[in-house]
Amino acid sequence: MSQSPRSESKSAGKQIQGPRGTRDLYPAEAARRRWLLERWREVSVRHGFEEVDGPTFEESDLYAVKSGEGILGELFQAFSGKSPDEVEQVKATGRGPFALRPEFTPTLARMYAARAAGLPKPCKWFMAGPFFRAERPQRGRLREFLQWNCDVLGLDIAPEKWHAEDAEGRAEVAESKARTDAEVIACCVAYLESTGLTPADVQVRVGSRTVVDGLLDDMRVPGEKHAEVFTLLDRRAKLGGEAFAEAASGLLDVAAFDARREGLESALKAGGRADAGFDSASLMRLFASLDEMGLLSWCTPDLSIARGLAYYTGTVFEVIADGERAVAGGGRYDNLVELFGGPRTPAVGFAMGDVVLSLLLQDKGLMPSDEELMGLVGQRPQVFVLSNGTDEADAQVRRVVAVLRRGDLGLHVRHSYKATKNIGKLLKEASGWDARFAVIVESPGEASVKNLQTGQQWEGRVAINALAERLAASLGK
RNA sequence: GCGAUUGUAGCUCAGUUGGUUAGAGCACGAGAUUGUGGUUCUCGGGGUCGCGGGUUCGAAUCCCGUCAAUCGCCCCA
Repeated sequence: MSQSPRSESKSAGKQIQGPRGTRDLYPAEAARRRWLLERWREVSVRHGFEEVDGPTFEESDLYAVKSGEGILGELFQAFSGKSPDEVEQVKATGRGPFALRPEFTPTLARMYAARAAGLPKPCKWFMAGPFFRAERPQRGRLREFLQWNCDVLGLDIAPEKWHAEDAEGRAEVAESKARTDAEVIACCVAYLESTGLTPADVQVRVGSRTVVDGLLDDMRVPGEKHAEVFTLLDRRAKLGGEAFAEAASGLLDVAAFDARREGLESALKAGGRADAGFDSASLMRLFASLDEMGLLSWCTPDLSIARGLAYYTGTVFEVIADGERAVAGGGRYDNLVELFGGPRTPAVGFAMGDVVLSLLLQDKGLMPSDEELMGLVGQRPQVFVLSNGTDEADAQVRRVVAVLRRGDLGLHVRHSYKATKNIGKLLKEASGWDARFAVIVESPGEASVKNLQTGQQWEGRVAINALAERLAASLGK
């Protein structure tokens, strides 16, 4: 030991914080994450989706193919560092051969394309897991977050009809797409509803790229200007009326556009059974389907929903709540599977992130308390074992704990690590853990049992070799 | 990537124009209490004042840089 322990500990004990935009999950937060994931999973399964997952990092090219321009700049780059070529590439281009996944859809399309022939038609898949974006964190947005994805690949009609060209066949396809879109939206709404949210809290804003394209065509806006108009419409609320009108002048007759847009939106709000005078049939059918499923109160037509992703081809939707960013978003991507070398497969899906969702549930008072969460995810102890303080009973505590934990009944059992023999303190600890029962070891063969919820102690004593069974019965196992 | 605000114990925060050894509540540990619960009391552990540099006899306090968080812009899969 030289005389510089201080400088040694300076480097050795240097505290490193978690990276920007990430979260450390202590028990309460871990319980919250598990609860979210389990609820997502439960709703997905109930709606007939099968769970899948992919790697958390992919080859960068996967995202370059068709994710949209903005995405590349916000990829977390990754490389193995094992090959000199790789290192050179990173130095030269600033891009790694891999990227942490920023979204799931490309992976999904890749996975489906690889095995399309053997998969059910339609194929309903969901997943929930971590995703990464190298963005600047702010309210509702972190660099690592959880996302729930639900997708339907294919349609509910025979695959040979998916790309019919005759009028009758096209109508059949359109009907099928509307049903499938509605099915996906229904799953999303079912989750929202299960958390206690209501249509007054959140709305699914539904639009369609093809319908807006049709409307713009009808108004003789040249095709190459459509993208510009989309962006403008998307930002309309942010820009404000005047700035929007100014930006749109020369591109679009705003008054005429609004008149037709409003006409269509009110027809849709009524259940999609009217004629808008241009090709709005897909949205009409979708809203008719939503109406059939009793979801109309959750949905609002909104032709300004554009979504940033380049791969959306038709229906697009977002779940919007006041004062927060979009809670979820999705849409139809009919040519993405083909792009990854699979058969032409219409598809639709959505994703929901945990960050905005958590904020929203907290805002609305719908997020369970930490204590409730521990219970909801099964972290609440069933039994807390203590001794009556005699040496003889003390020596049995760990054995009793082991017996109760073992075997078919396998109870969740804890005991104190404190030195005290004060029964009051130990019971206090038991209730601190929110345990259901306290078992007080009285002698090597017997114990008393107290129900910590009711405060009632069982009459008489229970033989230790009968404890597991009696406790399990009381716990309803 | 840009701008604004903030950063003191595990948490929430005090800390007076720069002045001895940086405080409280909660939480944690021990006891009061060798047999019965979220109460009370006592004692205790715990802080490189985000980090680094500068000004000064002296810095938690003033200045610069940096990291992080929050809010907004850009962007939004």
